[in-house]
Amino acid sequence: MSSPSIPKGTRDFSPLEMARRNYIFDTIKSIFKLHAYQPIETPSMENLTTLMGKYGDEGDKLLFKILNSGNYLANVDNEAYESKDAGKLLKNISEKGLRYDLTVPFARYVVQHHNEITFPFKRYQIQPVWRADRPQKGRYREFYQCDVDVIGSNSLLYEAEMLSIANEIFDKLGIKVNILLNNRKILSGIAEILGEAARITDITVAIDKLDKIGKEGVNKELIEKGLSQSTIDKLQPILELSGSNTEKLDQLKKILEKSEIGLKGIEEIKEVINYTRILGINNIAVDLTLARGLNYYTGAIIEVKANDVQMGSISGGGRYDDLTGIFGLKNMSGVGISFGADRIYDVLNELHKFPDSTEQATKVLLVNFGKSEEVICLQVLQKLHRANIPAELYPSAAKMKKQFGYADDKKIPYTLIIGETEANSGQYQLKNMSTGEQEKYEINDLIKKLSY
RNA sequence: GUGGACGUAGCUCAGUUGGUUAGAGCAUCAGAUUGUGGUUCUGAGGGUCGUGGGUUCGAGCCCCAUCUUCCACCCCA
Repeated sequence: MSSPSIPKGTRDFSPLEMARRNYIFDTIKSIFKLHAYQPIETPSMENLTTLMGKYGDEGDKLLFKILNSGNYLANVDNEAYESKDAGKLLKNISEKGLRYDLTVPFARYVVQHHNEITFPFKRYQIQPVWRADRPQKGRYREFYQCDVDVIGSNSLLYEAEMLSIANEIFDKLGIKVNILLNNRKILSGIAEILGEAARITDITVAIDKLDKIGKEGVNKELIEKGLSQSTIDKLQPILELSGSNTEKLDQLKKILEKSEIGLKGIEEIKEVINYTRILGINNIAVDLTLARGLNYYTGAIIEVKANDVQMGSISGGGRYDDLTGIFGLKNMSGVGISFGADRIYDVLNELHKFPDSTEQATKVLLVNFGKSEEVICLQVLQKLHRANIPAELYPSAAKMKKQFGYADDKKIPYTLIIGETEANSGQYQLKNMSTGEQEKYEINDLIKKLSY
């Protein structure tokens, strides 16, 4: 056997990485809680019938499927097996899959438990998801999503709340972001005005790439998709919109004046912006090309990008009017946003924005001088623990150089020196490891000193 | 899923047209220092060169396969 390894696109997390990840999760959670969202969890695996067909054909391919237990070949269809038809064979050999995101399992949860739920239901969920994608930087096969959604209300106040949550989280983490906002109804309106309402997906996928491939690139792609030149000509004024949020929307309003749904979208987005203005959020940019792949969005579309780092979106979400409809529960409108913890980690790492305190596990290290001093040290240690101070005793009477080195490596801010003289006098020496200063403390003063 | 690049010590990398025993810096450990650390000096350990085959008298270097990581597309957090 060669050295052991882990599957492609998965990772181990060291103590330092865990400390940093927990800092991100704790920050996100604290804001979710402030806005009165409650946690739920769902299983890692779901029935394939729950997952399949919710993410498009591409998404189905990216689902990790789980082989049935026992002799999974016992019930295979001979014809499908002989013809190597993976699609048909799949139904026989696999009925479970790993969850691909948290939104679809949430929809399933709401349908299954709707009799016990009080609506509007505000929930958050922080769990890993799995995608059989080809890994790249910032792109993993197992990664965590932090979802916050509210379901059972179509109030635009909740769109504003999602934007506010995003704003607060990234503000607290110290990441400068641009929050992009669009509305699916506007995209529908655009397709309608172009006379190609049925091809909304092709059109939005193409214009979504505007900032990446430019106007010419978008037009080229639309031609390849089979749209006529006259249709593309009609689209140009929309690609060229510029100015402030309200200026863009006013221009667009004229273009879309014959599209009822388009005007509804503009009205919605204006109201949401109005709410965020009251909340004092000023980094929201209306981006009329923002589409995002997920076809279940019906209203607001939200995406967050970090300003100072080259990285895909670190957060995204939107309004979906009929997510639970697929599972038989109609008229359940929801809005939510998802935070990509792994990408946020990469951004913070690149910007060196992790606070030093996240690395600190131990507040004080008791220096070990030998068997007789250990007795006092253990008693002091216990008192510190009871006072809720993370403390540890060095395991052997090694040289002080070595013990101090250990404290330095673990970023322990204080060491406590209890040798023979300190033990006899009851005056322990507390050394500040960054300044090198030492002061004598009696046990109760020591606890007070280390308590904050 | 399609196309491409990389892989040498824990980390970052040298390694000539294929030629004896594969190197450096950082890190680790030990000593200089038996109650005071991050500096300095000295020394030590650590690699079947990602893995498996092939070509050759001889492979870290050439060929094939495979795995990983990275890049572009696709899609997305």
